[in-house]
Amino acid sequence: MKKEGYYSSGSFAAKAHVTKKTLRYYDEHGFLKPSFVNENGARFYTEQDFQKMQQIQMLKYLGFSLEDIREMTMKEAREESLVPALQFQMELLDERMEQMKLVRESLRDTTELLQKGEAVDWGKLMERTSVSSLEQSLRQQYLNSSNISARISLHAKYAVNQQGWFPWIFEQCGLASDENKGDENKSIVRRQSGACGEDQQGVRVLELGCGNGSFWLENWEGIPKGLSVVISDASEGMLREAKKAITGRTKKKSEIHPVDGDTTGKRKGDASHRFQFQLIDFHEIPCEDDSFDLVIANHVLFYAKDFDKVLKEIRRVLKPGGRLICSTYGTKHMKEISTLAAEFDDRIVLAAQNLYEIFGKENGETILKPHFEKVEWRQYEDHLLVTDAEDLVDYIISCHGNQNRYIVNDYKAFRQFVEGKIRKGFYVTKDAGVFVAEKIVK
Amino acid sequence: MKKEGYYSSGSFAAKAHVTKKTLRYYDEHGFLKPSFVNENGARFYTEQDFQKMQQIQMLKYLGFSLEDIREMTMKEAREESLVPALQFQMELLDERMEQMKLVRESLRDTTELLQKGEAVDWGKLMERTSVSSLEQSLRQQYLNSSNISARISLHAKYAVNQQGWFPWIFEQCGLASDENKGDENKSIVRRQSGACGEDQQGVRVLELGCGNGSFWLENWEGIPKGLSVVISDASEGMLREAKKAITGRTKKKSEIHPVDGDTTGKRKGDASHRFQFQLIDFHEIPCEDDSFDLVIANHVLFYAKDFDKVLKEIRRVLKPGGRLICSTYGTKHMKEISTLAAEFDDRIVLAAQNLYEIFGKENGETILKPHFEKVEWRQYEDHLLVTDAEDLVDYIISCHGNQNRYIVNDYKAFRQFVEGKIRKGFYVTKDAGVFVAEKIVK
DNA sequence: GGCACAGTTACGGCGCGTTACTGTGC
DNA sequence: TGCACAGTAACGCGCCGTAACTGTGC
Repeated sequence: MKKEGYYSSGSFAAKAHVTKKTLRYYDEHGFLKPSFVNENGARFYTEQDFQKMQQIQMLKYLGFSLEDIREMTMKEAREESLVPALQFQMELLDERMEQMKLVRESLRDTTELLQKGEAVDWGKLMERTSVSSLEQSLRQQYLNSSNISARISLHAKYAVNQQGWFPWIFEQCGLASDENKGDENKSIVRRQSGACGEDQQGVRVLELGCGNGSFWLENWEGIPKGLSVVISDASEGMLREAKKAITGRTKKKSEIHPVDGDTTGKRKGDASHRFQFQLIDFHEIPCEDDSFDLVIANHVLFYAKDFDKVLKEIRRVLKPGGRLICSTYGTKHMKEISTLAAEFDDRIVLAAQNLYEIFGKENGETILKPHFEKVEWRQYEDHLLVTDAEDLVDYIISCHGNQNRYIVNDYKAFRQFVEGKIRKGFYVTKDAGVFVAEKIVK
Repeated sequence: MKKEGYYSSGSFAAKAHVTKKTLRYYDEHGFLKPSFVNENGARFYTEQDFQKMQQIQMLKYLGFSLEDIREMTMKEAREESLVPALQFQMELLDERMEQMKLVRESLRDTTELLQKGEAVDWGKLMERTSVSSLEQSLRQQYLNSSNISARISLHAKYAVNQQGWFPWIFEQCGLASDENKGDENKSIVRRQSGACGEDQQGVRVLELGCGNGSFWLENWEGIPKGLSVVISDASEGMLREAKKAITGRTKKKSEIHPVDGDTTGKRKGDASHRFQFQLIDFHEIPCEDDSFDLVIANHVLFYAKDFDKVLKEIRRVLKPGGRLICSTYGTKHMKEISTLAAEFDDRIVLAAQNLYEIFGKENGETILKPHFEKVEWRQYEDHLLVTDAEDLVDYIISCHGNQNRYIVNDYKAFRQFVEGKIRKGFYVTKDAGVFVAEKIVK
């Protein structure tokens, strides 16, 4: 039961201040495999394993789930890849500390009130500290930063189409102030508000599911002056992040258009406020009828629980002649990558559920047609040519599937497998685009 | 399915940002009962319920378990009773924030190292931030502060014996420097180290399970000068707290005897250090044979998993003629209170497990006899005369039993019940004391 | 007659803790 | 021979989430 230079499970457990059960659990679930297992199944650990264990403990302390941690620690071979992760964790810590400060102050006030015999408004306390959304917010941020970042970088790095996805969508919206290539269909706005030079005074846009606000940030220069935009998301955390990013940009670039920081006071109608941020579940949009020229819904409609309700709501808030621009993707999108992963181990399914089955390129028109007089699909022509295996591996690891369960056992074999496949560049289909749906009232 | 002025479960859930399932769960387990239930079982909530819900959410955010929260919110009639709990929370928050600062700094250093291409020592990082013990420590502190405090206050307020429990035990130890009433048996120390005036130079004491250190704090004035004490606990959190309290006292009273803050460097043997703090599991005491004149174990021996091991260890570290003083209690201890609670509802059992069954007044001698030549029980004569129903109720609520499950349904009825019983003062037996066990080597 | 909303089982899931029982090496 | 330490297999727990199915009232 002994092995030179190795820790037995018991001694390792003691060293790391965990129980043996924990070690077994981590082994079984692939969070931390012992470096050596003898013929009786006894586990033996090394100093390196201990380092990894410490790392896991730290990440756990920071609030990550073990599943997340597996993803984050899988490729610890190259330690410098940890730097962004750590920096991100520092940001998280900062945010939590701010939260805690708020809570602390609130608690102090509360105890004072109590001591004076006054009643406590727990609701206000909650509001002030926005406790309810904290947990979510952290999760969201993590998903956003760590997970999606790998995905976005793959696109950013290897996409062949130089225009870029968000600028292309922006073009489809017909909002660009310098755009007058004569294609009337693309310029909704001009038709609605008449010719008014470069300004688009009074044009109102609603974005559903803003995510981190990238759509606006990436098209920042092209946003026409008079535009009035309501940016929304169903997740409080996401909305906060978008708000932070966009108001940050506003302040940096100019002080001319102060951004309304109040998410509730949207009825003020102050023309100087270009952006409003609002928590909206698109099943019940809290806006007046016929109040928007354009509704943008980037990769979100597949989260609808009741399409009938959602589309009725969108149609309701659109002005006659207004349009819904909703992006999604098709069956062939990134298929090569799923295939690649499944080739390595046929149990791997990269996406838990395929969103395009709910609302995608293939069935989108059928879903939209009952609610809009005119529906049109516009394909974004692009594909990837991936040349670095590592990026591809990162991408695969960051998918929301079961892949890590099977890859974790020998990460290196998987890397080599991917490297072998990638030699002359790996072609990946992009099968995405937007539906443009118009509300025509006769 | 409607009722004026009430929220239905669905709308209430939406208002409070929880799911209906959560509401049902809270109802079933008595954390939050709806104000009204109609004949079909539909739940209806009021504004007051909402206040309580907010309170629960807040407390949950602060890290309390629902069981704890039930205890804390049961008597919300008098909100001021929350003040100590909240203050305690603030302390916890402060501590957490300090922790997080440490973690943050460590993270910063770590990233810097990484960026320089140097290796990271996760172990040191963990050590610096002592992440591993944080959660435990917090729990322990809570138990200590919120729960036991109600228990202690009942004793402190209504005990008839004026001497007090800890001073009495101290007396049994025979350590008091001004004690010379001629009872030789009580003064171990004088027999061991010979007559040496008021000092007890070289006398070494080990306390197992120091808890929050009250034993020493309450006997502060009487601690003889030359005494050398090792204060230990199996819980890191407890030990830290005791250390904090005792070093605080030392600094306040005098700077003459600096306290060793290092829990690991106990082998330094510096005579100027009266108190050493050490993490000790009494199954394996990391001390030399024959090194203590006295071992104190207040209300802890029943936590032994293996009495044989523990008692052998204690005997081993005791000098010949040295003694073990271990306190415990008997079957009749506080029995009237259990009986009272069971009278209200016969399903109530105040203590999950009765510790005196493991090691108590009745079976203690049988357990100790195989290891010590001389074993003697000394009874602490005392009882309580409780006059305020509220204190008694608080005490009962704070017990580690199933009581709250049954009391919560109508807290008021329970209070009235207790009030009725208490009219002329409620007599409560105290059946506690110490075993004095001596190691005699022939 | 439908359907929005209420209810009630019943099972799942994280991250282990906790038996209970079996096997191996000194 | 004992026993310290390894293993596995199975269940439990806190706090719900998520079906699946069944009433009720408008």
